[in-house]
Amino acid sequence: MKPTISRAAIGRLVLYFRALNLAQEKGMQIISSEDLGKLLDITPVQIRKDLALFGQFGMKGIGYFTGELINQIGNILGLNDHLNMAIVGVGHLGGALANYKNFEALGFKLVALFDKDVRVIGSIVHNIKISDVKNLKSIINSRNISIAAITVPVGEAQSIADLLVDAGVKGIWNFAPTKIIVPPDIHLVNEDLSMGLSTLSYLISKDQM
Amino acid sequence: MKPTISRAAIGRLVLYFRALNLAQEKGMQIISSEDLGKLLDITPVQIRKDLALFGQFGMKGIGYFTGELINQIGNILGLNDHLNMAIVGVGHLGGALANYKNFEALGFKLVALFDKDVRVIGSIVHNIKISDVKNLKSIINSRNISIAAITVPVGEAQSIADLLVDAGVKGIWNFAPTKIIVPPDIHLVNEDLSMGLSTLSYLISKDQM
DNA sequence: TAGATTGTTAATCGATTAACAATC
DNA sequence: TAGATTGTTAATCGATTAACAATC
Repeated sequence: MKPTISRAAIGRLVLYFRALNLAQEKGMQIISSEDLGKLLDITPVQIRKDLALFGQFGMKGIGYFTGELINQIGNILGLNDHLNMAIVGVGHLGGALANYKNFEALGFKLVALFDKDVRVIGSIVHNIKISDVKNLKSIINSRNISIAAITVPVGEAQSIADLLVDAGVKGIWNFAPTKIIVPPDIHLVNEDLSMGLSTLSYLISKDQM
Repeated sequence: MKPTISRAAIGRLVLYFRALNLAQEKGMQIISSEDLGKLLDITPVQIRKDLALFGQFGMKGIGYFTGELINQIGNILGLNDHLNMAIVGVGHLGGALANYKNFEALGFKLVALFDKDVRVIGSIVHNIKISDVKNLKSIINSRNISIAAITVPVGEAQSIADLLVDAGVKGIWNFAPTKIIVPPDIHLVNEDLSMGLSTLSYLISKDQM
């Protein structure tokens, strides 16, 4: 019976992937869980346990071959599939995401931008022409898009999610600070920027007591 | 002996705070953990347990007085202190954060923007003039800034963090996808956008197996 | 009073850490 | 072989869920 994988563990795999790429660029062909842990402030046991959830990737007494482990983690995370993504809502946040370099480094490919505002439809952001949200379904299909980020105001988030689901996306990355409902076979990740900021506020105010 | 509070619990308090404000706007003066849970897809027990970490805020047999609970959670999270914040690095992401409306709704006040690029220093974003990062320390002090967001490239994040710590900020909100090191009395929250996206990728690729 | 709902104690579940055998 | 390091089993820790007494 295979153990269920927590989102926390998946999040750490992303950290490993990034650190391993840096290590490889520096010429490290072999890396131990000890070394990797030092780069990330994560215990070596935690790292080995996380990897063990998916298989045996290391050499006892030696460590991990950097390039091979990068490839393995890339496979686990699906990064080697180079999924196509879209952004719906090209306001400040959507525009910033469109220009975010780090996604490309992970293998994602931004291939569509949508908005409903006629003043921005047709303009080019990061080499991509902004499309009318009315054409969402046909473009999601023709460009084979499996992931969409929602960066529209709270009031519009659910209806955009419905459109995306109907168009056939597999995963929704929701930046609107509101609960959205999707069918059980559609994956949803909520990115709530207010949480991190409020956590800081809490920690600071606690100090002063 | 008071129990230690997890970041997950703090994150949920933010959700409660937001949902309660919406409920209040709709005229609900009293709300039960059952009702609140339905709004957020969180079990009523989880909600009561989270609140119980900080005190007794409800009325048995009745529920919670919406306005009072908003105030109590605001106090716990320090939102009622209306902390001043700064953003260092006014690129795409920093600029988007500067324009992000939801922070104000939580009580935070953006009072400074910093960059090192002479081409943007002096220009106005969201009514705030961008300052030279060279003047960071004096401005952090004069404007009583306790929280700073780091939205600079990976290679500059640590040196900016050092500057901020030296200037006396209490909390750092790091968007650069790299480990930064701060003294133990400075609070650090890492906001790693790649994690959410990679989690979606993982979930989708897992389906296809 | 009866019904509703909180707050708390106990039970369960899941994730992290410790210990160590396997082996390069 | 001796030293190093992985992968796994057992122990611990923490968070969530269940059960229920308290009380409005």
